[in-house]
Amino acid sequence: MNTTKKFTGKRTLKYAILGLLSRQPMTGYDITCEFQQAIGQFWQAKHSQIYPELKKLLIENLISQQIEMKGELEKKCYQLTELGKQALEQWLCQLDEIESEKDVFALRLYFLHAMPKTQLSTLFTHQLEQKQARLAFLHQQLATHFSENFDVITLNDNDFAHYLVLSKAIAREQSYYDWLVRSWQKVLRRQA
Amino acid sequence: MNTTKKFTGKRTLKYAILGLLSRQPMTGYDITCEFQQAIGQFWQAKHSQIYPELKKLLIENLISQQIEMKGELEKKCYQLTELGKQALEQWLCQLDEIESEKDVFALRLYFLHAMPKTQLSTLFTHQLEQKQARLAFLHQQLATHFSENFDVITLNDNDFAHYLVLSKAIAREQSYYDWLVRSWQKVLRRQA
DNA sequence: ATCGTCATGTAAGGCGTTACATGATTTT
DNA sequence: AAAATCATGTAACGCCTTACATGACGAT
Repeated sequence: MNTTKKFTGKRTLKYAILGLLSRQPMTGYDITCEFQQAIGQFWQAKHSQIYPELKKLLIENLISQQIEMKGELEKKCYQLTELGKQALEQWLCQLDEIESEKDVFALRLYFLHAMPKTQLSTLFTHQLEQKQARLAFLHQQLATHFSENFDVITLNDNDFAHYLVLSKAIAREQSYYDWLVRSWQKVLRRQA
Repeated sequence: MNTTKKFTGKRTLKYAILGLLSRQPMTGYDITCEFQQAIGQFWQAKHSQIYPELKKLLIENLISQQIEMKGELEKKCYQLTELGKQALEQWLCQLDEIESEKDVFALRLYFLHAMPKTQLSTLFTHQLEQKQARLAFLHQQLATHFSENFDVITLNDNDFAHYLVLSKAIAREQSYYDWLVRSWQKVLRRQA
């Protein structure tokens, strides 16, 4: 009898959920909302993926459920078990392999030989606008969550982590934006 | 009778393959190799995904097949049809929506409150080494494909596109590396 | 002869999105 | 009263990775 599985995925969503629950007990709905907040800059999931995953985690005994009734409306609040805490900690200690980046704009640009030349301007303009909007949003997030002259070293773990990932998102978008500007200038000089 | 599909994916691989074939006819194996080269910085696919996709593109009449025999070994060489050319051009003109980024290291870092504090050093060191190696590789690519004092505006479309995506990859990795250094310094100051 | 590369495929299973479904509570 | 948000789920389908499979050609 052979019960070994051929391979196992990385199950990143599993650990993202465990990580969120390690901060505080939450419902599936709360978790869904979190993926639209800070953490969403680096991982995303829809509720249709989250609810089944929570059921799996229950079966694996990594989380426990607690049903609250608010009138007729039922809220299923989840929290980490001791086993779940251990699983998370073990995952947090794993070293990352090189990750693969996917960027459809860069892909399109790579095929610019087949692109109608008049289209390049539209593509770049659109991309520049998008990145600008994203940067504005991220800076606003920074302003909302951190006071004018805050001191990084005095922040608690959660705020410090929040600051780190926010500053990473900003660095990423700014670098993208700068490259767009430089590249667009080169395209213009080349077409002149 | 209802034959409409509920939704259709973005089929990015489809267009990546059409884009590659727009440069020159290629085999599935050649395409597989391309995804480990320049284009691989922004899109990847394994041969197990490529061969079935090529069959689909044949059925869609976007590519045509030409079997060459090299002794007993058969090579299936694919090229764009007129329809395929049009499909590619239409895709190249599409505007991108905001893309979602996934970054497991940032995710782990976001949960640093649950991390054994001694582990942070290991994680950062590993990540710094990885990014450094990637940067070295990309700079070497740049040196290999472009001469010391090359002029961007004189490059042909293919080389220009190659330069743009290479410079984007470098900007991305450099920005990541710089953020890692800044963050690691903050972690150290905070723990001191 | 053995090893690496060239060359092509299929199968199984996990991951992720869109759509389908339902109903309560709160805000306007 | 209507609309937005809270709250939970399932179904269908496409995407992607790992593993399974096979065999020829070229170099050492």
